[in-house]
Amino acid sequence: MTENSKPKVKPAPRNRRIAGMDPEKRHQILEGAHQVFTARGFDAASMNDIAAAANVSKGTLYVYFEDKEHLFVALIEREREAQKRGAFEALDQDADPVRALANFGRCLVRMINCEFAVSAHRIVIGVAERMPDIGRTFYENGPMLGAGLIARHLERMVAEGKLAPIADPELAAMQFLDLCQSSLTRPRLFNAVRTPPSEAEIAHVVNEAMAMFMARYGVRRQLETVSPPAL
Amino acid sequence: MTENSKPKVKPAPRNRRIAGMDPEKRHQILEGAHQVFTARGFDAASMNDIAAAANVSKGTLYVYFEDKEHLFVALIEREREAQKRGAFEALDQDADPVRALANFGRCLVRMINCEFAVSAHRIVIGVAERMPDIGRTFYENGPMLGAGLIARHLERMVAEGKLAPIADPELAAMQFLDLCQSSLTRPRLFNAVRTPPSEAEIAHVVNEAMAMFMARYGVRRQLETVSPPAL
Amino acid sequence: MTENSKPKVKPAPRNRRIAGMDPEKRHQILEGAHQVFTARGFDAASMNDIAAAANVSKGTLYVYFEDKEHLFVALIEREREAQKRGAFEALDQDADPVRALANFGRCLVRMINCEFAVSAHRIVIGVAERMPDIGRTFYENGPMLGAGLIARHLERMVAEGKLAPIADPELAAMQFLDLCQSSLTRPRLFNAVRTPPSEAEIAHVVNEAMAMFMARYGVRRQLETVSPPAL
Amino acid sequence: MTENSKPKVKPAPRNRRIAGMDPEKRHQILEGAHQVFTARGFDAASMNDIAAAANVSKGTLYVYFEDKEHLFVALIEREREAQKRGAFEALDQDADPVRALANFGRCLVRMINCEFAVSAHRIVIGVAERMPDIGRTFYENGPMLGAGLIARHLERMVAEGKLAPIADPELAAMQFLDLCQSSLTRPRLFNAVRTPPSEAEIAHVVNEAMAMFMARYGVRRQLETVSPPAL
DNA sequence: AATGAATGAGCCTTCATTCAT
DNA sequence: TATGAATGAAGGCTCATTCAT
Repeated sequence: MTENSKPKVKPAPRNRRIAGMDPEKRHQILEGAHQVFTARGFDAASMNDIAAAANVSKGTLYVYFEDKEHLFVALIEREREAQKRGAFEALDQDADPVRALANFGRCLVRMINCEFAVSAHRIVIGVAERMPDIGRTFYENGPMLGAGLIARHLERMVAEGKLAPIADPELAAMQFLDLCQSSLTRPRLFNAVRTPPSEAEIAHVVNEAMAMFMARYGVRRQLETVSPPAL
Repeated sequence: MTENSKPKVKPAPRNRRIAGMDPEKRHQILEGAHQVFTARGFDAASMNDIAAAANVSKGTLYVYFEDKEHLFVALIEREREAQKRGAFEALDQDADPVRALANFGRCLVRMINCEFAVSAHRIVIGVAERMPDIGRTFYENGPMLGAGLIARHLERMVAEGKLAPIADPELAAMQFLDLCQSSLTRPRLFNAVRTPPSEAEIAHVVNEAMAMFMARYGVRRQLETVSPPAL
Repeated sequence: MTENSKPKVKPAPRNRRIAGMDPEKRHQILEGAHQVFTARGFDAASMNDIAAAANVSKGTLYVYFEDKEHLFVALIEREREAQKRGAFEALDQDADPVRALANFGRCLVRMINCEFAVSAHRIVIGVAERMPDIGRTFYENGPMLGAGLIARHLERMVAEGKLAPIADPELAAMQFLDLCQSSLTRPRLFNAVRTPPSEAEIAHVVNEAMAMFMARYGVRRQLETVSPPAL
Repeated sequence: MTENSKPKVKPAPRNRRIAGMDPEKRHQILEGAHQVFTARGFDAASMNDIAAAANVSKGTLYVYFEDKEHLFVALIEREREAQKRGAFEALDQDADPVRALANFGRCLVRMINCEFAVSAHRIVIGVAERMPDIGRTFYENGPMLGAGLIARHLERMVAEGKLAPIADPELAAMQFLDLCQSSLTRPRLFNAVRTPPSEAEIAHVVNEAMAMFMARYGVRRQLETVSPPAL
């Protein structure tokens, strides 16, 4: 049983395909994959459908991507890159770090709730049990990385006296991120709400997030300045 | 043949066996399904494996459940029922509503991060695109319903003067729930953290959640008690 | 790269199929496999064709046999069993061990040159590079085992004074077997001769084999009995 | 455009490049094909791998060879030519025809058991069912042709009084060839022995072959020289 | 009602061959 | 002529579901 079941065909030197680098086609394929994965999830998406959606032959798929899993990973990585840029620049675009924070919150919520981001989340979460590395990688390069950026921003604000000292900045950052998404992202993930939130909704939720976050960590200037005369 | 071969006393209420309704078997099947779905996710779980895990023939599966999807839905419904009870009772078990809130938070986080709940979340989110009803139902009967309970509790607290007025209690409730899970549930969903959080971690995070929530909505007793003499 | 390419789907406990033991069906499948493998060789035989030839669905194939390779191995093992019996009994069926040897030679050549045995040889040799264990096992349980039997028989003959002493009985046995097949088996293997040899051909070749073998190892009675008077 | 842009001396005989006939490239391709066919067999060798091994584009393969089968045939033909030379010259290189015979035997066994010859045998035998022409041609130009040469040699020896009369020289030649390979070639074909036999093994087996062959067809010089006095 | 053998559609992947450049 | 991207038929295998017993 151990004997000859192993070598079978001598898997061939795996002639690392250097070919298949027409970026046009690659993009075409990712576009098709986007559609199909998004519409059906990882397992229910068939390479057949993807090939059809991309207007490419099934064989071509395998010229550009090693297998279904690699295609999927390439897809979510591409999307993440595209989106990361947008949101994280917002952090440094306002002189007032409090406004910058709120601004960032809105960007983030907008981004996370767009059609594709929600689909990607769903799929990655859906396969996380069987393909833990995909899940972990996605988490670390996505939510976790974002939280780290925020944590650094908060520390800067504390240093500048714009915020009260924060014992656990990492946690505070995550709290902020979760508050910004409260009531918005979760129903999207479960497909209980089928359209991205409106700008008004986003503004409302992020405002409330800011109010709560500042209630906790804001420096109470009014209290200080008001109190003295109260004496 | 079933008729009168062994009259005994009474062969049980006769209508006992309408269409696959031996609750014993049903439970057995759900137990097996629990194992297999949990370990592999919806698509990768095979009816074969489920039948084997449940010690039942494949055919029997289809006597009790219309198909794979219905089996899965029945499973998550059963699990949700089992867990809802535990957590939501916590709300009324403490005379001090603030302590009750914190207590509830801990219960909830504990429950949501247990092995099965995480798996169920993953699976439901994973299929939400293809099976929107499953996703929506899960959301409405789970997170949304929980938030509703909390919202009512908050309103009660406001009415009792234990909290400052809350403009949007539904949102506040969700904020509270999200704060309690901050940094804990998300990495679990992505399988970036493979064990439920420790009690200490839960306590820490829920404490911080309470601190932030009370900073926003707590009645500022000091202010009140201090102010009067200021008059 | 090493990370999540490995576990992929967690190969499932390999629920060792105890089922699929209707000997009727099994036989049916082997019959179909026989036809197709024989007509096309291992690689060019498709499971599809085999299923069709066996009048069985493709899925059923996999209920009875783990995969194509196992099906093939089972097939050649079955055939070998069937044939071994015939030939090796011939060794003990004649009181005269010399006649028994010739008799065995004829049986063996007949057997080895029948349609199926030739096909099986071709296929096994053809896959021996990629599936060395199939090749080795076939050799050891076939030709090598046969040679061993002959070697023992020769030793017995030597002990009984029917043959001159043999320094290397294993080699002598193989020489005998090869002589019996000379000019017959090889062209069959290469498909240069498309029908089994006639009985007359077999008799001729085996006679010549006996003549040569006895010239080498026969006790030279004539010489002995003639020589003395020559002194 | 090819016409007169660089008159130079003479752009080479012009008809140099008819339809894929650069012998350089051809050789390159056959070299790659040798490697891949040898390592994997006919079916498991892919044109892709061959192109890679030959450092040539896949398309070029089809410029020089009609298809996979023709490429393979060209390959074994080339190899056979290369090897035939070596062995058959041995027949005429010794004044003593008996020693020449033994010498030829050793050459032949050495040649037939080298890595490539064994692979080629395996492959040709493996495809002989599906591609009878390949099998027959290989047999006729290889083993059969060799046996013919030996038969002629034997006849010469008989004529010269070096051997007793031989009723069926063709058969005797094959017997000789088979004896020389006894216990050596067959296990190699089945891959039960993975290295060519040592010189010592070859010498031993060929010695035994000669002993047996001469016992049958040698002129019994002793008898003859002894007999006269017996008169 | 329970079984489990049988089904066959469908999945991912490979590969000989073609053809525009 | 040489290239290598593209093709698409075909392969081995799985699995939800059915049905005779």
